[in-house]
Amino acid sequence: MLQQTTVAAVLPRYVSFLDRFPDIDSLARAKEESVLAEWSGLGYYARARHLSRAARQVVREHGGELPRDIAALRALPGFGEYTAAAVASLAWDVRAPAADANVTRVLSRVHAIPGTAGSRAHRQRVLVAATELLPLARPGDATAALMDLGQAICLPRRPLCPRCPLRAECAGLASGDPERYPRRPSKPPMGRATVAAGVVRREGRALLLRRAGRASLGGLWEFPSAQAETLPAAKEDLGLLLRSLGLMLDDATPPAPADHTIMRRRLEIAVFRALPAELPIAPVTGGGARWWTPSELDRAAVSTLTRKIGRAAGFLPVAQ
DNA sequence: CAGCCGTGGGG
DNA sequence: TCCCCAAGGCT
Repeated sequence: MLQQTTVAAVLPRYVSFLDRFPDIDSLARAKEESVLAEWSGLGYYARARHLSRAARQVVREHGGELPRDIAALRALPGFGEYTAAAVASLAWDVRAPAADANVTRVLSRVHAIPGTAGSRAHRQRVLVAATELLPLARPGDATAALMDLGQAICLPRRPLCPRCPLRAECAGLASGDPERYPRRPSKPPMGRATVAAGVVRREGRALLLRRAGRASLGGLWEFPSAQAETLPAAKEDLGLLLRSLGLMLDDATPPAPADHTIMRRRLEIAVFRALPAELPIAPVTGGGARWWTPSELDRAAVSTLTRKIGRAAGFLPVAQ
């Protein structure tokens, strides 16, 4: 959960996740969709799919016990170089260097490591520095301390150097401008797009479709929707999708607006009502479509975008 | 290596 | 309002 997600965002979800899946066996037995439902709203949903697969692999290959060596951890879905080292170090007290964004920032500054964070050369120098720093006794505590130092003191901007225990030996501070370490890769500018979503209701339920497997947002339920650069284009695509479902867009009712930012795209959302094109309504069959009550949908595997659409349509309550 | 994946909080 | 950033990994 903590991959690219802050402790504050994770903490309440971590508690409820462990309440729902208290151990690896219960996680391994659960359907992937149940794990995604518990993950709903946390983002980066591939992490939940990986976690589901990883639990099953641990049961199958390691007797239900998380392995203690780096190589076996690294072989689990969702365990990259960092996470394997972090788990080995923090959980098993293995002397493995784990350089997350915080540790990378701290060590980049302490050693004034040039170059862009994430490049192979830079990453290698950070790992060497981390390895040199790890003590033989309780290396996990040192890993945790480095992370905490980066999270609380060695901030990305305006670091609290006067309060830093490493200030006397920090080359970045000595250089006069610790903030320039590490150099961050440039990011593409924010884009914009429009989403047209169709909400069709029947007997108190609404129709949602499920995306397939590994795709983006795979395994999550969504209202029928289409994304395009302009509203007319998105609306046109939505109309085609609805027609294939035996539905039609209701043009008499003005669309409800919403907005959402997903990665580097700002989305303007227009939520249309949809109606059956012929009576009786074509029963939507297959595992990819289902009619949901509001309370069912509230506990379902859906993204925040889907929740916003449901609320804009008046189908889901506007929440706490 | 580049591109992509979600979301919420903070400046 | 807008950008930055976060206990990264996969393709």
